[in-house]
Amino acid sequence: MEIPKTYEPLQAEEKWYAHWMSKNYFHSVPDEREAYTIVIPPPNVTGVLHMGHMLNNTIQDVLVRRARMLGKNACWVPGTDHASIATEAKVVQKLRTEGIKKSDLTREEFLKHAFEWKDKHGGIILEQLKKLGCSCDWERTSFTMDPEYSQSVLDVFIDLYKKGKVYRSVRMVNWDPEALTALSDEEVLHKEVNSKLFYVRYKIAGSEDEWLTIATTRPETILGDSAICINPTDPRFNHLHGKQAIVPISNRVIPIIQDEYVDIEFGTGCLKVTPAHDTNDYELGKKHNLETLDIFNDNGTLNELGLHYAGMDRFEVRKAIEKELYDKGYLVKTEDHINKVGFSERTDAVIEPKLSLQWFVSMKDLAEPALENVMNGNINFHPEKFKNTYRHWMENVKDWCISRQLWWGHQIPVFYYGTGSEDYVVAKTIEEAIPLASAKTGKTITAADLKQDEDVLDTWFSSWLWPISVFNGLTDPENEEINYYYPTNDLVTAPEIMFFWVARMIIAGYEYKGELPFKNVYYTGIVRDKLGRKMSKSLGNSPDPIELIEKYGADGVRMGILISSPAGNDLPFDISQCEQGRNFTNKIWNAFRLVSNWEVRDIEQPASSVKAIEWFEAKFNQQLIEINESFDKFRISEALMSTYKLIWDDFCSWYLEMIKPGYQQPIDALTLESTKVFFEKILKIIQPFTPFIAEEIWHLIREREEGNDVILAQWPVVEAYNPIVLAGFTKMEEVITNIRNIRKQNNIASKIKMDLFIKKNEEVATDFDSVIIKMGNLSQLEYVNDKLQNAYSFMVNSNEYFVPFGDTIDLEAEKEKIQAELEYTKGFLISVMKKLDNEKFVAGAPEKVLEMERKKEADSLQKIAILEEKLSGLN
RNA sequence: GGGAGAUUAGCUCAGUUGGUUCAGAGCGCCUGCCUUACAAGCAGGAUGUCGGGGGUUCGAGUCCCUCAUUUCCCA
Repeated sequence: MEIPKTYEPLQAEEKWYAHWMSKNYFHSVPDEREAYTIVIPPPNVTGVLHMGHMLNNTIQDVLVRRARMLGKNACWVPGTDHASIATEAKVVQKLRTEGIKKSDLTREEFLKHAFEWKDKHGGIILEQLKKLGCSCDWERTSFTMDPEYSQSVLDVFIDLYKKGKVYRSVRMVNWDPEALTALSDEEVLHKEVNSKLFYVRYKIAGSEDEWLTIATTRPETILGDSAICINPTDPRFNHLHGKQAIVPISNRVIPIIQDEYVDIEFGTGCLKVTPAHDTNDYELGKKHNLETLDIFNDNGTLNELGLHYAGMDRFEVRKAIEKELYDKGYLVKTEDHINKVGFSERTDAVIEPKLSLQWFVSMKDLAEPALENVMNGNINFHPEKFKNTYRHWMENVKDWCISRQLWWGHQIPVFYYGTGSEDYVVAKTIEEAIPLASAKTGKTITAADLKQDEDVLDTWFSSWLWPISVFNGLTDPENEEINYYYPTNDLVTAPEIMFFWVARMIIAGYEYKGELPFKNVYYTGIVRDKLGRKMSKSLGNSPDPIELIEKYGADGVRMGILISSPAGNDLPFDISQCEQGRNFTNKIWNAFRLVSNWEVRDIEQPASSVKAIEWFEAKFNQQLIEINESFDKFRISEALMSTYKLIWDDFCSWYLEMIKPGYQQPIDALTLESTKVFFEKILKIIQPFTPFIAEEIWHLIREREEGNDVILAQWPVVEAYNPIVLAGFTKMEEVITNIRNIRKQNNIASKIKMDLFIKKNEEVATDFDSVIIKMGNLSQLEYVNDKLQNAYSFMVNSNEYFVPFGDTIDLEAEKEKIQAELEYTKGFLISVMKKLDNEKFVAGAPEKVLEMERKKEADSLQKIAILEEKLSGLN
């Protein structure tokens, strides 16, 4: 059979993914084995795969595939998030292109469109994950708006309400005037912008011509001013105590109050207070009992309190009012100013602080066990440094605004029967609400009297239940699956959503299962481009993952993205990493090609092959220990690097070269069989990283019975190995490298056989001699008692090796080389002797260290003597 | 403004309790090879004031102080 020289991944990938699926290998049902569970961080239902997903899901797949091989019942639950704001924004935009306005639709009509959109675009991303090779249990695919899931979300809302943890309150919220919704603090991005600082003067009430000047970045909010505030310790304004000021344009009279909140240094030291439109001012207003004047409509235009500006947009008003203030002599001056402004993460609109009735979750008590169990290590963070950030946040946790003025999501299960602040009941359905409302009011309430809250719940209010609700752990708390799979094992996610999601899942875990939701959290980094920018669709700097897979193969891309991404570190992604990954798969492919082309003959096993097998067995076990340790510490990229080097350097460059028969020569059966066994072990340990090529070669290298697939193979068990063999190999390697150097420096082709003479100055193991002869392409290897004249020489330990000069020899170059080595050794000796001459060192250092230094001294003295002798021999 | 990190080779990063597994890895770079598994390859090679300064110690990438640069989170 002709095997192609280059590995062609696409066909193999399609074939094996279909095979695994048809065998139902990814599906898990509870059994007597230990469970290993990962729940996917659910991507937005209408999203497409980006590089961050690639990183994240590759890591999860590696963990799951390895767990499966370790004999665990591995279950990776996939699914999607309804992503209320993002999805609704997309649907609104799509409808707009069709000339439909959301405001013209009823809730039901809009949701119909939204579900159509979801059905059309939903799940694309899951199909893409299949291309990447993700071994998710697709039968368990969940969606945060699945009927049963939605029940859980509503149940939790009602439960927390009953516990007094959900409350309704007037709060300053982040209002997105474009999406017409309140946003959580986390959905607001603060950016520095160039703006202006306006100095505006207010007349002191009752005075002839006395003024005070304030500085503001938002002159349009003057119409909502309730007070002027000064710092009581500011001597400049002592005379203003107890007086009043007149607001320009509206001519309202407002008090001048004092509060230490005012920064004396900033602006003029006089602050205008607008409680309805600034968070800090709101707090001041509450403290000083100020009037709250809301001058904005929900869409960011001014209302009737804006007087003649009513109906104009806030930014238009800013320009117009500047002119009016100037014209009327109120504007003292303007200055350029840089300040931070909040923007909506979703719509990029400037956030308007707005007073509004919202639903909140009281977080302080809920956060306690979540903080404690991360700090005490019941839940581990990888890397650990994120514990600090987590602690800081949890210790200062603020209440969570969970209502969103949207339609796409879980409608808040609250029914109002009046306009009073307490005229509502909390119930799952209107049927359940009727008796509750009747009881609360003492009147007969009918469905017609009730109106459900228009808002939906924050997306995170559903995804915080993810590890529980994918197993229906709330609607059916004692079901077999939740008991078997929960707590889950590992969570792989981005540090950016530590608070949105991770912290809240931990909170929900303790609140609803009395237990942690997962044992380990692996934080991935952010995938960045070469310039250090975050890869994003809007910047257009992100490669299309599917195109990458088509070009480099899924295995190659998986490797490329993992090779330099330690936990918690950003991943500067470069296409060349995928090339490296592809090259690696090709390397394995060619190793297979070599092995598969040998012809077995009944011949004696060469001594060098016996040695090679003995060595690789030891080497494999030594490396396997390292790889296992890296996995246990969640150092995935280090595990990959160790695997990579074991295969490329140890297996291909050394082992295969050591046992390789000459051109068109046959191989003995023992060596071939050992090699195949090694190859199979290698396929097993790369299976988590590069599952497709592993499966492909697994089936090519040997006939397999139906169902014998590497994906289910047992992870190799570490066996005892002989460290002496490894030490012997290292010496041999040094000898070979020296021989190759002599060849290279003297232009001696590797085809030409050479002689090697060894003068033993200390006992040396000879068991690798057969390998030295083969790898060095020697005609003979001989031990001698005397130095050889007219020979290239090198030393390994204190033994001297000689290769006789051929026809041409550059004596001067050879001398220079020895001279350089001599100088270095002398320098080294001096540094060692300095230490030994230092009385303090000799007195203070432990015996072990001293011994080492003395040995160094003796060794270098001997080496110097040999080198000097060598040098004089050349003259 | 508050908090948490980071700074080691051209790039991306390892470096555990201070001491030969301490100055490392991969990529890149340089040199020579189309040697019948692989040029997506083979063999060899170079590269560092371990961000600056100070301190503790017989001994400091490693511990302490300080400055600088920088990233992220929160206001």
